[in-house]
Amino acid sequence: MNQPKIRNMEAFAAACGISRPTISKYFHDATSVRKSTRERIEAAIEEYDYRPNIFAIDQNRRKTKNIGIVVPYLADPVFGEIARNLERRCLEAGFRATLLSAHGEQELEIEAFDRLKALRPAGVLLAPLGRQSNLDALSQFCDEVPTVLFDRNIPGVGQAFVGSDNESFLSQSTEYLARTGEAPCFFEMKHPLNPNSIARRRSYQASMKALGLEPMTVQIDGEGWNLEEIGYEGAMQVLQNGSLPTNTVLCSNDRLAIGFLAACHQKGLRVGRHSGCAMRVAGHDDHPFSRFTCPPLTTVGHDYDVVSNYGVECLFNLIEKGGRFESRTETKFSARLVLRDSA
Amino acid sequence: MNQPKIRNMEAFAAACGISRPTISKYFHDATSVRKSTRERIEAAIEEYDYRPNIFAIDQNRRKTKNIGIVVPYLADPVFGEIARNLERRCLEAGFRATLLSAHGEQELEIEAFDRLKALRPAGVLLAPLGRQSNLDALSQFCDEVPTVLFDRNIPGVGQAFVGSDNESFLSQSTEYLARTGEAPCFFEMKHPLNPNSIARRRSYQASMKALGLEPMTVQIDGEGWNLEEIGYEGAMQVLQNGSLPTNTVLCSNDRLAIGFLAACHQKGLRVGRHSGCAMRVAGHDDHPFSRFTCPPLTTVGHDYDVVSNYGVECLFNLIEKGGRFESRTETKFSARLVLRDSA
DNA sequence: GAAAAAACTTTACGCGTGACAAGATTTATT
DNA sequence: AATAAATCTTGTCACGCGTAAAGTTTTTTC
Repeated sequence: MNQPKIRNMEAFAAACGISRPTISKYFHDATSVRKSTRERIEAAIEEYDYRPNIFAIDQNRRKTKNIGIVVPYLADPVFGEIARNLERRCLEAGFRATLLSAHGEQELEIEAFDRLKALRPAGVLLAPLGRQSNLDALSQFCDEVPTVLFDRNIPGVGQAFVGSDNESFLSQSTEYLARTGEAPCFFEMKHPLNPNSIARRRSYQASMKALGLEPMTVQIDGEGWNLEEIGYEGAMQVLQNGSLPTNTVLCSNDRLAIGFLAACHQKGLRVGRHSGCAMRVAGHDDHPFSRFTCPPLTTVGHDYDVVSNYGVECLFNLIEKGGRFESRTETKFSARLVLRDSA
Repeated sequence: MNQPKIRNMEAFAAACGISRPTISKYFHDATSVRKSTRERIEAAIEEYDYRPNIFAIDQNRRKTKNIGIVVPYLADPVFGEIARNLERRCLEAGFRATLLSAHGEQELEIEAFDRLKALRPAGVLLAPLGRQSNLDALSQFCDEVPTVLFDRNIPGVGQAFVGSDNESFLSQSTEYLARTGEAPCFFEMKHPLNPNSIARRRSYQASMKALGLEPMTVQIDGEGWNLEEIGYEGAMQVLQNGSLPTNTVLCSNDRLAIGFLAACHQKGLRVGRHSGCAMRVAGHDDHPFSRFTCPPLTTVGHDYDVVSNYGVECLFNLIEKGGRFESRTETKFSARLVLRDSA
């Protein structure tokens, strides 16, 4: 342990009394060297606490053991949770994960692309910004690096897409709400950043029409990623001026719904599906905290575990096939209604 | 734009008609080359869309422009938000930030250390796991890389510490609650992972004694990072068996408090500081969502912006001084009571 | 217009590793 | 024990860039 510090593989090889290429082979695949050699190397690792420089390794390897993960906004708990799941899966599969966030900015997403190109990853799991993405940079990146898109689809970009079936989400929630009370209006941002939002609005409208009902959308102002605040402010406005067409509100996502709940509380409106409640509020995504809102939020989502697992598997397939699929596939996981007290 | 792809600086230099060392100089400092040269290079960058490989750059530079940020658990919104702020500051200062999460696991924290060593960062902002950290690996890392600890202090480790003054936090909240109603009990995990928790408990006890009151702590079971759930389950238990010694609960942190609020709602207990409320609940940290709980959470915190700004400044100082301070400083930001409706 | 200064080019080496080929040594097979 | 097979060593090049020294060209200065 207290040996002089080893600076590189050459010095480590000398300290082992084994040649550098053999050491290199060992680190690439420990079973590729003779057992006695392996034991000598492992003893020396213990003694000198040496580990190869990860970035130097990747610079020259044909196939790296790196996977890039890019999310649009890491401070959003939904992406925090998804990213954590994805990273864990990658590690379990013997890959190293590099997590990058665009922080909601086009420039930073492009930066992330550059970084990943330099890292030469075996593959990338990418949730693009969407409307804010630079499409040229995005599609060029996907041409150079084997990429699976997730969460947010951009048609034709990437080798595959894995995400949510917005239609299933919306038909489940719309139908449930319409069946158990007043038909819901759809509460969303006027200019949503998330491509799913638009699909969700359309699906809501289609679901309502299929039920023989007239769609009612409530579109609120606001820009950026402070969705709870945007939801809160928007809700305060519509509650104040009484422009809500129904007592049942279906929010485009859970973060808006959390803001809506806060506004209802502020206004003294009791939310819930039980008697004595003035309103029903539901969301989408099954946000990590939606279990702990007051009342707990009725929402629609899918198991993070299952979806991240599938996304990672899809990427591993892609990597095995050399980075190209014959045709682009879109896998959309359908919804599971999560019935809680809010609606 | 549609030129043949440039693979490296050599090829780019050839395409420019300028020597590689000059190109290298340009990327290191654009003003270090003649104006006419700069323009030629910039025109070529436009044309070929070339950018140097970030990792190859750092491998050999004396001083890199890299800053490492390590957090214990990125899916925790508090750390998500802090990390976002820190990254932004680093970028503004012309550095590149590399964000790593230990995901609550000792092994992954050690992995993060290895990665950062390989990256040869100019400096590192590190929020250690705390109880779960491997102290040997941690202090060895801090010896090798200029490091500023933040959020969680480990005495003697790192060149400086920047974080919260837990005593100020607790004295403010305890005093306020005692003054405006029943004295608070302190609600916390029996075996908290966060070093701040222990300091907070002590400060609570000291504050109560200073007020001539007997401290009352409620310690709940639970392991891991699902703090809302742990808080919820713990609250359900104490509410069920009536073991709460007072109607005012001061939670060790906001995430536990969010769980507590959910339990109160479940039990039909109205929370707030107004008449007609059965309980008061307060937290600590000013969690990004504490504004949107029902009722909005009274808590104690400091401006994320101010603290991250100071932490980054501190690290820049350290970098300028060559990576060593003469003596280790501990900067603790004092609290600001955030009065909302819950207490 | 000559001298001085600045900017550039050429050449060469370094960083820490992967990869490959040729030969030497060890182990397994018969 | 002889042979084949597996494993290892030695040597060399590659990756994409930083850096330094020495020589050349361009620009500035007076």
